[in-house]
Amino acid sequence: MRKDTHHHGDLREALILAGIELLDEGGIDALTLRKCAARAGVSHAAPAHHFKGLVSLKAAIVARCYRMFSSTMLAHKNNAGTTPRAQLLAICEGYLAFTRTHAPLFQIMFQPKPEGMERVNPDILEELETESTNAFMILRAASAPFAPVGGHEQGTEVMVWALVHGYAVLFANAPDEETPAGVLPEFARILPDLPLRK
Amino acid sequence: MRKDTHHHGDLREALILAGIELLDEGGIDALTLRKCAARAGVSHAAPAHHFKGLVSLKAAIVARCYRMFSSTMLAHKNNAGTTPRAQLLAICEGYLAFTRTHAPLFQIMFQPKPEGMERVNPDILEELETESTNAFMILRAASAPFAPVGGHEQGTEVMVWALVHGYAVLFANAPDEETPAGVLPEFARILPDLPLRK
DNA sequence: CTCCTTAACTAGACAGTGTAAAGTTAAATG
DNA sequence: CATTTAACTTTACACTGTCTAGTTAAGGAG
Repeated sequence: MRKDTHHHGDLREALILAGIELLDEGGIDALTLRKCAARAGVSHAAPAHHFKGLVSLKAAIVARCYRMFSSTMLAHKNNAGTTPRAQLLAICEGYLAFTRTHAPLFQIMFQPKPEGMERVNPDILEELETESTNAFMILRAASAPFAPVGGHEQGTEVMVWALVHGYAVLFANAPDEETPAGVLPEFARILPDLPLRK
Repeated sequence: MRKDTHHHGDLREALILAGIELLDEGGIDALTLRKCAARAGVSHAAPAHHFKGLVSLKAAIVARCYRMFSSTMLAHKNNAGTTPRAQLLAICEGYLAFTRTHAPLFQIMFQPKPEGMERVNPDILEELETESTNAFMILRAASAPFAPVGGHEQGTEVMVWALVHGYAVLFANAPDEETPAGVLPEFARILPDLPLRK
């Protein structure tokens, strides 16, 4: 079960963790291949043996972030009441909590894919796909008990996702109640009443 | 009224336009101080006389983008019906049209402010503030006829803004109907019914 | 044990980036 | 015309990602 490599214990994992640290500490511009390598105690060219270029490392980091993201949402869900609305709101609060706690991670997760995306290692790409889909499934499951918004089968989940994501981007990290909108309503107040399926 | 400078006609403006071109053509990574300078036919250090560093040029570009953004929204509004919901929907469609036509501009506009933001030229910062606030005011005005969502005075505008922004980021540029959500509902279907003020 | 292959890493170089300093040119001012 | 000053160029520096060529160590075959 041991994955001892030659010199470093587990460089791949160390690079991902270093990247997340750098993001959390210094924002999105602080994430650098060379700094990841340095933090892992390794030369600047070493990462090339585990990741095809910076985009691949970033993709692996983002995949890991989606796991943390899902965990946060699930933790909030498990601490909430059992009514459908309480569950849905809890997940949204988890969504917002993650943005507030890990703003740079959130930023890199939802940034439009850069250019070289087509040549990241296929397994990394697959993991990324899995983790991001999994995160969305949490929200989808919580939306399922409600009647479809606008008569569209995916209407509710799309509406909730857009709403919480927009709120997260525009307002979640705004200095307390200092936005172009003036005093900010809490998220629970702008989530519309959603009738249950009959 | 002529602003002839020594060598270049109007370098400041040329740099902003070059930046917008670069963004539109090559995405957010294509925006570079040196490339802006080259496209304006000037050495790479010339921009320093008009903008305090790259962040300042970016701020000026973003301010200009907000102007284009407002124009797009207003154009849609003027081509729409006069009912409050038609007006509001038209503005949202303008919002989404801008994202689809100028994805990189949209991206740089709503990116979290980078580090050196505190030392951009104060007039640029003020222009940015003005233009972005002005854009939001368009949405606010269109939200005014509706009863406050969640009983909160700013509830409606915050809800609409979050909804359209989230939809724009997550879905507007998705390959047609290929998203984790499955077949995508149009925006008009996920905008809730909003009762008018009485 | 020795030889060999191969994976993991290092060292160095390169083009491109933003920024800062010093030098040059041209317009404006007295 | 002489001087000042703004606009721009040149040069240099540190930092980035990537590529190439070495080096080191682990594991297997005889």
